[in-house]
Amino acid sequence: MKRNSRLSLALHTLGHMASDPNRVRTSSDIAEHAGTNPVVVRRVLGKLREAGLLTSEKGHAGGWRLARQPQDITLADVYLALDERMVATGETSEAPACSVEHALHKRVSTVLEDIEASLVKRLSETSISEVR
Amino acid sequence: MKRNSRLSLALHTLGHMASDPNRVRTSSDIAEHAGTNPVVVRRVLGKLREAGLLTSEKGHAGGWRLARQPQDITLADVYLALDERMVATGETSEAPACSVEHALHKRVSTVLEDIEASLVKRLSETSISEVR
DNA sequence: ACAAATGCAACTGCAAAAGTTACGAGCAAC
DNA sequence: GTTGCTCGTAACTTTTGCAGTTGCATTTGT
Repeated sequence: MKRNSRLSLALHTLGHMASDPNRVRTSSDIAEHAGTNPVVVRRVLGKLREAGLLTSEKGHAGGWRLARQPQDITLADVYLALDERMVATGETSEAPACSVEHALHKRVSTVLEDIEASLVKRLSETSISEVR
Repeated sequence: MKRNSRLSLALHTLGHMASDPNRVRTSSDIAEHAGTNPVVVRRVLGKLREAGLLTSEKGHAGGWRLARQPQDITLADVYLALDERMVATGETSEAPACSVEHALHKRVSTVLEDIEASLVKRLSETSISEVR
């Protein structure tokens, strides 16, 4: 698959679900449509379930369903649910040690956090019911 | 090393160079300070040279030097020189095939391009002489 | 009971990036 | 002009993250 594959898969799947919210879909169906694998689908959609965007049911007639109305799920909800920030400050967790590095990190982090926030804001302006 | 390592290495190095522009530095010196390897340093700084931010000289007293005044080199110059966009649309190059995927990609790409542009704009407001 | 589905853990395979080694070419000092 | 230090570059190895895969327990409807 390509880069940003989890986000692509998640958005793509929810886009389809938005156009027919009552239909229950299995991981296999979704995987086949997306050209991937049921386990990968469950991993990604599992994150969305944790975030309250989807529900899943085990057993014979089980599968995945939207947990809310399509117009109440935004692209930002999906993006945040996967918590893989595109604009990330690297999150060093290493002591800067060097003063130049410290100043740099501070300055760059500020910019990146602003950018990240505006990305989320932009994504929150579109719901998954608007992307078909 | 950590993630975004090339950009970190580049900015860190240029930050130091900005505070003493006349000093010539070797790849080994830089690598030692940054906790990495001379070849990696040359690979990264080579990109900056191609972009006209640095000059290098071979031979006995050779090494790296800023090609311009520190206040004329912005964080955006460095970011763009490495052409590794943080906010990337995935650049699928695959035919979308599915209409939902197509609509999604179009919408998301627009947002990401805007965000990328505003990131560059923000980075261009700070020069490497301001980060120490 | 059985079939169909998720949940989850463990493993493999692959690709991108860092790291490493090696060697050629240029330049200064002696 | 020989020597020593530097960049430039290619080739290889190592590391790492993620998709993909397999296997099995659990749940649920028929």
